[in-house]
Amino acid sequence: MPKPLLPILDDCTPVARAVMPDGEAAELARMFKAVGDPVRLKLLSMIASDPRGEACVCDLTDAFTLTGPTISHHLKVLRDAGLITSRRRASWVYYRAVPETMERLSAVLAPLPAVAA
Amino acid sequence: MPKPLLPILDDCTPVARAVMPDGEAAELARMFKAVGDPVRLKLLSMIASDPRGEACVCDLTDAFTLTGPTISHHLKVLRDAGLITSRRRASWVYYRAVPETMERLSAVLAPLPAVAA
DNA sequence: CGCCAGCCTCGATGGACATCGAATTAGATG
DNA sequence: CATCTAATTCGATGTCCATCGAGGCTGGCG
Repeated sequence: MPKPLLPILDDCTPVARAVMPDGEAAELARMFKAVGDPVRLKLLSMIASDPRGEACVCDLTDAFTLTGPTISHHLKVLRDAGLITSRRRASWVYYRAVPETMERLSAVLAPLPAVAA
Repeated sequence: MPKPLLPILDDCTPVARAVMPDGEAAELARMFKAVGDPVRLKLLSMIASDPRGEACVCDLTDAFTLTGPTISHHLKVLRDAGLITSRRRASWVYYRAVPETMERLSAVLAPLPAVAA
């Protein structure tokens, strides 16, 4: 049994390649739902594009007209979906993106990669 | 003002590149929400991977233990999000994927494309 | 130790949504 | 035209979820 040529990631078959099994659809749908909210999408964008590689909750909260608990809730949804991780430093909590998860979602929606010879 | 080198598509800046403006976040979140449901994700997968390039509603409905109205509702959500189009032929309605929309969503979650020299 | 700031958890609430049965439209066919 | 099938629309219903205020936990600091 030869090793897969392409990526090492499991379950990143593009939707255009084959019908998605129910289990994978449920798992991926949960991740897509996490980015299917404007607040969470902007949060992810702020975290992923931060030049320091991470963003502080205090900065994130200031960018919205929402209360702390609401931002905290959205961050938890993103974290439970595996899109971000959190880390406490001193009094502040910093969030960073998980590129592997984002790339997996990206690959699912990507067009057929021309079968890479 | 030179024309953009890369894609012709608007608003496909990866989230890792810059903070997403509110308007774009709202528009993209609506599309991600459309694929943020296991039934709709599997529907999109069945449509996009169909060797004929399109799928009939009757075949789609048979693949689920859901009623016709429910499948029809989900197809409408996907269509309103610009992910699929519908076309009537004889008594049947066929759906096909819109690769441009899928690629746009894919690009948003993609890692930084190394600035393509 | 006492206090303050940052962040999270909890419970409540109002709005959004997935699902269904019934009714409706569109096209084929006798 | 009458009728049958395919698909959508409509209205109702139960559930999920975004949001908030109140309160709790954690770590710095006087």
